[in-house]
Amino acid sequence: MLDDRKLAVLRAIVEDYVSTNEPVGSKALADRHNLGVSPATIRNDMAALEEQGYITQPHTSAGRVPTDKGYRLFVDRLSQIKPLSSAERRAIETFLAGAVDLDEIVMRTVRLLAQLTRQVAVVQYPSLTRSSVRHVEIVPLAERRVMLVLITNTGRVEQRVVDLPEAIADDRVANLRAVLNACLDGCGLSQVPETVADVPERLPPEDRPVAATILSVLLETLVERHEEKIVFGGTANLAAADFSIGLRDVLEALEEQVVLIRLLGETGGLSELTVRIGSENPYSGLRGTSIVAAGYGSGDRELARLGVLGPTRMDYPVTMGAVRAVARYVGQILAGS
Amino acid sequence: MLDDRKLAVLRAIVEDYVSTNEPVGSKALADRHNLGVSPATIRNDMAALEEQGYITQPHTSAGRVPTDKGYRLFVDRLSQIKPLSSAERRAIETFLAGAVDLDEIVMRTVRLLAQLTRQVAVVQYPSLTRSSVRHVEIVPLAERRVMLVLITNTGRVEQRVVDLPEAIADDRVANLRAVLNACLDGCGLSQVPETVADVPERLPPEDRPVAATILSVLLETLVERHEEKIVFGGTANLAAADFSIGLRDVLEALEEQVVLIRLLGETGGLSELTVRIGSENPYSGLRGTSIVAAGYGSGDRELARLGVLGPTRMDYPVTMGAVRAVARYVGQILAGS
DNA sequence: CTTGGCACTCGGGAACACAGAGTGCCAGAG
DNA sequence: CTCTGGCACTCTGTGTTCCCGAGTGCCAAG
Repeated sequence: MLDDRKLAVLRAIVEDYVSTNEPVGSKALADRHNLGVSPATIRNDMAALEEQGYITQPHTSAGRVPTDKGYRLFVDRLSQIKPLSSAERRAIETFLAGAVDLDEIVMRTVRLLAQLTRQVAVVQYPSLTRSSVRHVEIVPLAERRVMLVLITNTGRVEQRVVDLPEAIADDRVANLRAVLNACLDGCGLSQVPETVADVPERLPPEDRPVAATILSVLLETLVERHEEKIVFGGTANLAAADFSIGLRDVLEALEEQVVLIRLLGETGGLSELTVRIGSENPYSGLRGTSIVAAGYGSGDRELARLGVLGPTRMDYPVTMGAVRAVARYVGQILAGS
Repeated sequence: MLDDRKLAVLRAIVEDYVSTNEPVGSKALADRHNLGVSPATIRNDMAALEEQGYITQPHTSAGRVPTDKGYRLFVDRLSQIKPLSSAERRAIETFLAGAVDLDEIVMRTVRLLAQLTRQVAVVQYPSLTRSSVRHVEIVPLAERRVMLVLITNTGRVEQRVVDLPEAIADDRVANLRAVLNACLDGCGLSQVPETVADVPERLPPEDRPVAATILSVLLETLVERHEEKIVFGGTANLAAADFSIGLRDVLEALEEQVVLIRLLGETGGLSELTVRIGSENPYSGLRGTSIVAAGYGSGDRELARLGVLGPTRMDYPVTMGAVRAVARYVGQILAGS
């Protein structure tokens, strides 16, 4: 149905269109790629490709443009992920290594991705539910008020002020802290609710009401923060790539955390690339945009995802290479800290 | 030089231009505002206003448009800040009250401002240097590794992992923590460097090397984070207000922390409004945009600033009202937490 | 100082023509 | 059966021209 030459034609169309942003015609194709056949032949192939929905023409008499389906075929079968240059790799490494805490790692990752791909970068904070407890701290602030600080193995820190039902002396707080840490240390956050059930019985009865209050806030934190934190940057690149439709829609989508999270998608394997092209993605305001995403994590565990968003007309091989590389490096950095 | 009627004409021009986004002519002015004079008279006034640089015409034969200088006069002398409706006030209050920690307060403030003004909102985190220490926590992570957590009175939490030169037992950590807190509690962050100098002599000699390491990281944190954290949102509103020039430039400026901070400007008084109009602002990429900013803080101390950025052609009275109101509410919320 | 009148200017939209790129199809050659 | 050159056709985008109308500046009279 689609012989090799037709595929070569499709590849050539995608490449040319991506680099010129203009519908590509049979003559131009014959000139710029040596396909060894005449424009007329190419026209026939193009007709076939159009027939099957891989390309389309904006107006009756203009060149062809790849459809979402065409890009899909290109990504799946016609292109190879382009590795980064070693200079780029070094740049990534040194740039990320300079970060001192999680916030900064994430922020730098966003900048890096945006700069590398000249696209909008989206980075999710390491998931709480997939992290585990490194330490729980209870800090007395006032007589009946403490701050609860939760530190995860990925460096995330959540804090919450808790108003207590009664005053509590410092040594009792210390005991509570010790018990809490004994129970929770290393515990996966998703197991916290069950694990925490044991805590009260390990405490002297008089501390139980206070503990109950604190625990309920702790659990609440986990639930509320279940919604993942997500950050983006590089929107200036949107303005450059003259967006066919609704730059406004894109910006709106970016500001909706929920949409963003869905866009990054559910997990593939670790640093497995997900590519969503145009209409494949689940949000109608983003017709005309593609997402290239990957999971990142330390060890073999996927902690969260990151990716970029750009016009469907993007350089997939390069973009995919950059996203994959950054995902890996971020994983390494996280593992090392 | 500028009699009352000329000022009224200028005010009318600004108001009409803001609402229609089209150059406004003498006839339209006479129709829509009852100035009690004929178009011809208005034309004379307009000529005078143009002579003095308050308005200008895009082409020889079109209506007039206010210049930056014209807007400036309007803001300073011709307009009154428009208070929010009580419904809006309530909305602000409930929306902000729902926030559980500083991150969320800031995030919600951004959304609120963006929505209220239909402009890009910019919010600076409460300044570290102007905050004071609420608590310092040292959390043992491994034998020779601790996490240093700094909690400020504004709810900001900074954390840093510290590698120690030697192993240290938990009780020694506890002592160190106690001494540190005794010295620093309530201390303004800018005084920390001096204050901290006393710490080593209050410790047993064997703990001093460890303390030195920890203190140096603490000071380092303060310096590095001296650069303020700043957040923005509502960029979708930029696309709506069809920007005369360079939406791209604006987006770029927004992603430069340094530029943003300069834009918000130095302190006026607390919740004193600063308005920078077009060419008044210090960044050339932002010709055509104005900034309305205010300081916010709890009590009488300005902690940081927030504001919005939009086309010079914005509704200043409404925008100023919204910014001022939000700044006040944020201050209240921070004071209460 | 204000006003009506008047001539003038210029931007922007409509109508139109045209060049050029690209197509589809066909008939002939391998 | 596939490829190729030729040819007629179809558009879009661009440039040109033209004209309307909003708006101005100026002037002379009230």
